Amino acid sequence: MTRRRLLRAAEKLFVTHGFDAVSVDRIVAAAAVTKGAFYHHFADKLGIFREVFESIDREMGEIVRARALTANTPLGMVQLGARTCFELCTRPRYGRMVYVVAPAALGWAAWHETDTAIARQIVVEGLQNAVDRRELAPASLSALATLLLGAILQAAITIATSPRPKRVAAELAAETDRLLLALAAQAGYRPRELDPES
Amino acid sequence: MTRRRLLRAAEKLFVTHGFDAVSVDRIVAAAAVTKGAFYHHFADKLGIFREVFESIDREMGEIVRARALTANTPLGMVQLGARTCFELCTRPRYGRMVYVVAPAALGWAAWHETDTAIARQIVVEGLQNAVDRRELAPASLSALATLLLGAILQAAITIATSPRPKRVAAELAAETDRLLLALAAQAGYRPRELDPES
DNA sequence: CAAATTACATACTCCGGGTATGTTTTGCGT
DNA sequence: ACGCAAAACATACCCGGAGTATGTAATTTG
Repeated sequence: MTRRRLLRAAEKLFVTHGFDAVSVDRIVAAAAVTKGAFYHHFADKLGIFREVFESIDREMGEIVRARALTANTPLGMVQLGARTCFELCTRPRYGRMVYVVAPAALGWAAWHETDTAIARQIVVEGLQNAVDRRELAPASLSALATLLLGAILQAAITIATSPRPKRVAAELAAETDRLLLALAAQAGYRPRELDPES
Repeated sequence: MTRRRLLRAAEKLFVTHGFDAVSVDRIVAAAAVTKGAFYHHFADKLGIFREVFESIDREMGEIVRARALTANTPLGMVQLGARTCFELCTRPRYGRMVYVVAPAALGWAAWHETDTAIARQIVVEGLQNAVDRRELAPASLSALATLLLGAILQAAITIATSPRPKRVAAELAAETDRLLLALAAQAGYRPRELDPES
């Protein structure tokens, strides 16, 4: 129970104020428990943050993945994944937490390591399928994945920090589609839509 | 003199250890001066960091811009800019400082605000020229710039944090070229090379 | 040369993360 | 039901690092 209360309180505070600006004292005050209780359940401040973040990140990854899997073409999978990610980014709990607060708190390297495990996997999977079906012909799949992931990530951050997230999300989603279409066309694959069925 | 010594010491320490891990005491010790001298010349720890960072960032921007301007085509400008950026990123003073340490220290928003002023300007300029010459036809130039900048940025970070930066830089540069070519082809512009002259 | 401003030095305060050491509650075997 | 061990909490501290208050020495300027 106490643990839950702490996680709840910490999540709310971290999402709205970031990592550094939230002291342990503030968390325990919000949860109406003491410091002793806190350090009984968590090794340190980063410990509770990791738990909060990883939970949200996993949750987000599952939503994105589920939606991406409804696509009928490999590149449609990437498209739908990005779109879903953008939509989720309009909500601070996802966008701000995952793409703004977490990298600052954990450092880019550590953040990338856990987030990569989720996002990059989806992109690489989609790209690999696309290559197999001759919809794509990169020189290096890994390099292309990095570039695409970077584009999507930047879009996500832009959305997460925008005062008008919905509008920005729509624009960036449209341009992402065009980018994917351009890559497909380069390989000689020319659909009118990335995923006609969805 | 004292000021210079502090900046020198701070730069070396920040580049190798990051922001949080370097205390003011450590800086003044390395510079062989006292805390009083430090706070005479700089408002706070972030103050000296900003100065160090902005100097390096400006320097890097000038190098990239100078090289980009030697291109003969608009997209060649973006290509050369990215290439140069990647090359500089293999050196910690640029790659690590600008793309790893600074975002963590300043927060993404503040970092983006200053770095954007340099990098995004170059990209937008190149893209705008490309659009004017019918080499490119994005739905939203701003959105495309965001995506491209994100791709380049992610590449830069990947290079900066890689154990084999040179090799990774080459791969990513090649794939970036292909990406730009794909975008040009989408607009009906089909050069064999992005910039035949360079 | 006197005054004022600049440049530095020393000794603090304060805040926040983390720890040491208690006290209470809970599960459980007999 | 009772004893007891371990988990769950509470209190009082320590310590390191950022920033400040207040001093003294050097340098410029009228």
